Amino acid sequence: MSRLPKENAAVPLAQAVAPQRERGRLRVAAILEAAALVFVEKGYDKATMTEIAARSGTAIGSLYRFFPTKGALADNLLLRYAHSTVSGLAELAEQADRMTLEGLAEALVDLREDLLTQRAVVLALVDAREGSQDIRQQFREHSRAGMSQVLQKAIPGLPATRAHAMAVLMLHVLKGAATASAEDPATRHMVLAEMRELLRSWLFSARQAVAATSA
Amino acid sequence: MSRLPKENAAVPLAQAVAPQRERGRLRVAAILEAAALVFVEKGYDKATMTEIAARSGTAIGSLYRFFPTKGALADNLLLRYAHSTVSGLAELAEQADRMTLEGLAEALVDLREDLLTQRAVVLALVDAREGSQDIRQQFREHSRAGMSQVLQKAIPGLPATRAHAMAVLMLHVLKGAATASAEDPATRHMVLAEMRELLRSWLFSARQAVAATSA
Amino acid sequence: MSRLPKENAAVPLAQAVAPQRERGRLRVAAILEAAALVFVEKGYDKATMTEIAARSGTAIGSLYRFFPTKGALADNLLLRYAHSTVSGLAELAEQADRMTLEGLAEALVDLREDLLTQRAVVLALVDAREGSQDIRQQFREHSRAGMSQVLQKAIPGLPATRAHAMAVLMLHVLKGAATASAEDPATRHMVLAEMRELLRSWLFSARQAVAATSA
Amino acid sequence: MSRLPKENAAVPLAQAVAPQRERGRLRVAAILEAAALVFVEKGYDKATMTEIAARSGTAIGSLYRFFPTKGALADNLLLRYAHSTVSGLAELAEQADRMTLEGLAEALVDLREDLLTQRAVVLALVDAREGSQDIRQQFREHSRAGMSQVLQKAIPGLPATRAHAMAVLMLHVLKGAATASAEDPATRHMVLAEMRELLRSWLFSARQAVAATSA
DNA sequence: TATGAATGAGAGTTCATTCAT
DNA sequence: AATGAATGAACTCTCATTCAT
Repeated sequence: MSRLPKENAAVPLAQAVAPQRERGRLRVAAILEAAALVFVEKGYDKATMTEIAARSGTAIGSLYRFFPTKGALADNLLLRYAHSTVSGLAELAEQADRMTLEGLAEALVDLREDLLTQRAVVLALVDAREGSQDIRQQFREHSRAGMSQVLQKAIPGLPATRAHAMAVLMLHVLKGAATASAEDPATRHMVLAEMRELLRSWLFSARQAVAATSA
Repeated sequence: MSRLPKENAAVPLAQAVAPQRERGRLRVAAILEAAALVFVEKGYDKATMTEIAARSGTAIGSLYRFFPTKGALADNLLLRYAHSTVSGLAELAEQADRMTLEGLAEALVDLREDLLTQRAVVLALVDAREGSQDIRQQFREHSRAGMSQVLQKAIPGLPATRAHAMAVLMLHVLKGAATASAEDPATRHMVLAEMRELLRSWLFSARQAVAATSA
Repeated sequence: MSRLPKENAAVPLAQAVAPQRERGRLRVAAILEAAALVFVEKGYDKATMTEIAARSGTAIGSLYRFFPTKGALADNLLLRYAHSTVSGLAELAEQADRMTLEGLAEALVDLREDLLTQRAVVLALVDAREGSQDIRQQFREHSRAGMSQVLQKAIPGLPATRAHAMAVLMLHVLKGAATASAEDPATRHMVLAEMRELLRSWLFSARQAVAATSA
Repeated sequence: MSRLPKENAAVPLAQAVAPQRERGRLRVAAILEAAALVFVEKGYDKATMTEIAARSGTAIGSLYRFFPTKGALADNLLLRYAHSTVSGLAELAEQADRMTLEGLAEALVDLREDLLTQRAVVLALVDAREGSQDIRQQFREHSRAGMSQVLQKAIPGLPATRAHAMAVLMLHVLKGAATASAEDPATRHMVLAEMRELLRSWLFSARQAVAATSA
């Protein structure tokens, strides 16, 4: 039988079997951990299912029991990150109206730092062409929506369209926080400081623009 | 300002034979053009030497005569982009002290737009782990040096260390201009406008900081 | 009547490369021969591309250069058989009006015996679900059309619809000639004799029915 | 006439555990039913034990308790069919001396039609090379013996050797009745009618030959 | 006893690279 | 020098079968 990979189609989490026993749950966790490492080290295409299986102490057949394709495994990883990103943003949105813009700039950079390990795997996966395009689309949209919320809370009166454009760009800028981790510690520290400054000045400028318009 | 090597001969790693005759030069150009297209369409890993050969009307054996490995071909492409990026930045540096910061923000975004086609191939290649790490390292360093120059010219008195940190972050932000091209036209337009605003407020803030320090 | 392609070159199948050099043509011949043996011995599903490659002294990659999938290889084999079957039937149709029915019965059984080696591979392939359904469909239709021609020539006045039904059944009966080759020699000889007798009496009966109708 | 073993216990090869309790017998029946469906739909090689287990509502481990290998499951199915075929032929043999040859031709075609569902699974299994060769051998021999009986009853004086040759060929011809079911209804109807005519003329011809010899 | 998670050999297929012509 | 046929290691994925629970 020919071996072309299947498509995940509509299933949000193409998952062969949801593990029902404790043992299975541990195995899935081990697989995801190993997969994240391998995807980060090698990149999506160069990562092999064989290595992921070996590193997680799983037989290749068992790996495929839980994740029917390489793309499904990547999707799953992405989805998990998406969840924590989106809830992180939601939390931030709740507090945003009580924060200074300096505090918000700080919090945004920190948010990314918190998610750094997972972020690295996302960088390795978001641009891969395999797996479900839907998952990546969803991930992007949820992140943008969450970030828009934060911005509109932090800058009352900010028009939705501008909030959206800012969110798109903001998410891109914050990606730099993950990228920065590849730098030497001194550079990294300075870049992160610079990022806070960038965000601060940008947010202030946006607030002034809103104030000028409403006056 | 240090320069990138003009000729491949100067690059110490797996490197293409420099074609001596006109015919060879045309062939190399055709290969590079095809390779750029294929790398962009498929990504580095999924791109095949066979397809690059076919699309450039070259026999696979001839392709390997000019570029001994796939990685070397990618390196070469990266090097060419690096060259045009660096010279673009050098040009900008010359004019930077006569520009307003608004003008500079505009010019930076435009610079990236000019290089967009080539930029796309860079995006496809910089994260690929194949080929020479040195080439990527060089590419990054030269870009950063060039950008630092621009910033120090535009903001007299800007300390070198901060210029470097800003350059690192600036280059990352500008990458968003290429990424934005994947968005729908309306979003893309707004994001680019937002990017100009971001750069403007950031540059002004940096200038004020310099002024405050020197006062 | 539409014709089967005469030459493999014209075959509309997924074929990676039509070999242009003598060496390539020999290799293709070796592959087809080995493939026929393996398909016959193991059946389509159990036959492996690896074994076909090994038995034909071909590297697996080279095998795939000529036949891009296992199904394509099977299709090609089927098509070659189809060609010889159809031309065998066409020849017979030309002579059928000058033959006695006994002679025709004999000739039909012999036709199958002539094609026996190839026939065996057809038996292994026609029922396989892989490969192009179209090829098998074509093969069946062309065989039936050819056999109908023979019958209408041999029994003038035979209605087309009955000729078709007889052709379908006739082809099935003749398949027994190939199946019979698996028997021990004594049985095989008797079965083939019996087959001639069956065909003779059936053809006579059909001729009488035609005569009775036209009277 | 020799009989096929009634119980699996008598079969000397890899064989299922004979379930002792009612519950087990139901389970085995469910498995065999599901297996027949899957073998027919997918073919022997493509059928999976997992799917058979799932469709019969059996755990894969339990399936293997009753049938130790896939081949054993197939053998068992074949054996059951053999049993009903042989008893059908035995019944026919009892009545054969009181039937006209037309009636017999009709009855033979009908016999196959009656067994059609089971026949389909036989077609899927007899050519599979897995499982016990002995089982298939037995199946063939019992069928041939039964058919010989029928023919010798229907045509008194028919020599045993010719009866055997006719039986072999007859069984092959009748296989066409199952194959015909894949055709469109109109074709199928005509092919079956033709098959009756073929059998009729063949049987008559055989009877005449016997009469001529004995005279 | 019954279950289904686990196993791993092996299948089809790809493609960077080599080398005979 | 130019060509493209040849190579084979490595990859994704399947499934008959086993065995711990």
